[in-house]
Amino acid sequence: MSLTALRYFNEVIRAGSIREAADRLHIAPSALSRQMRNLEVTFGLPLFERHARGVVPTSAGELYARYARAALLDEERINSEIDDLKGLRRGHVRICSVEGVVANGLTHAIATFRKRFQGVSISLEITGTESVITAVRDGDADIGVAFTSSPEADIHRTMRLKDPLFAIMIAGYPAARQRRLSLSDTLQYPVAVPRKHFGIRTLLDTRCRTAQLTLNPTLETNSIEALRGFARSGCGITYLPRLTVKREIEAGQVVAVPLTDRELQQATVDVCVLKGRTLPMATAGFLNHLHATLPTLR
DNA sequence: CTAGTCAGTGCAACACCTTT
DNA sequence: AAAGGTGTTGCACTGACTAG
Repeated sequence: MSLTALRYFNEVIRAGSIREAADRLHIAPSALSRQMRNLEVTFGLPLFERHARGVVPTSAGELYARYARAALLDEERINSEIDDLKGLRRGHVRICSVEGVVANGLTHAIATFRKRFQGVSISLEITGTESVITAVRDGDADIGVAFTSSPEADIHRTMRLKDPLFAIMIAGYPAARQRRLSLSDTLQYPVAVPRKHFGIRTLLDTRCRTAQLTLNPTLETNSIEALRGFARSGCGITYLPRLTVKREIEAGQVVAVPLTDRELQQATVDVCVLKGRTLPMATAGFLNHLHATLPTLR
């Protein structure tokens, strides 16, 4: 089984369409179709169900997809280790993270790591918690940094840091006089929240359900920066971990009032990788660095 | 070096299905 | 019914490899 066939197969699974996968691979659909047919002949059973709007993996296809992903990740690791043997100290680390951890956490970790290992390049993708987990699972990211992620069978949490949610607002805001606030208290004011599929939003929604509260946000956004801006401008209250607004607090632009709701106090920042995967040296090195750096930034 | 073989690919055309 | 999107098939081409 050639690595090319594995790559092709992997791309078809990801695209859910032979034509779309062929586009991404810059080959003709006919070539890809034949490669997939050859794989099926080799295995002696179909790997896809063909439909008018694409292909869906059969159970054999899903099984093979797991193998293909693992094999391709292994290939990457081996390439990286060979680079190390050559003494090149090269490598590439792909990180997928929630936005809140980036400004005051990840960028510092990346900068200090790059000072020591200049041959290692890093790519950073910003998205919501659910997409972070998906990226790690699909092999699109080596390391995921999520906010209060749910346990997943194929995801290994390498570090979990407590990072409670606070009510964030300007110092002169009426609610800022309180030493502590419940979520219910804050809902008397205009609030800004992240969109669904963000870890913070999931926590807020869960708390609203258990406390039978109704969330009517003034602003709903997929940008943590927009939430910070909402609080900074005195428009109302938003909910973020302290680390996310560390600089604004230190500059006196906003205050962080502790929230009394237990669910919101138990929020965490999670660093995760694909379970059972042997990480390339550059990735393992950055992961260790991240474990050492993140807790010191709080 | 040459000729043959083979795997992989692209183009054009086709059938099938969904959407308008 | 027409248009558009899908996967598949036949044919031809290319490049790598091998035997003579």
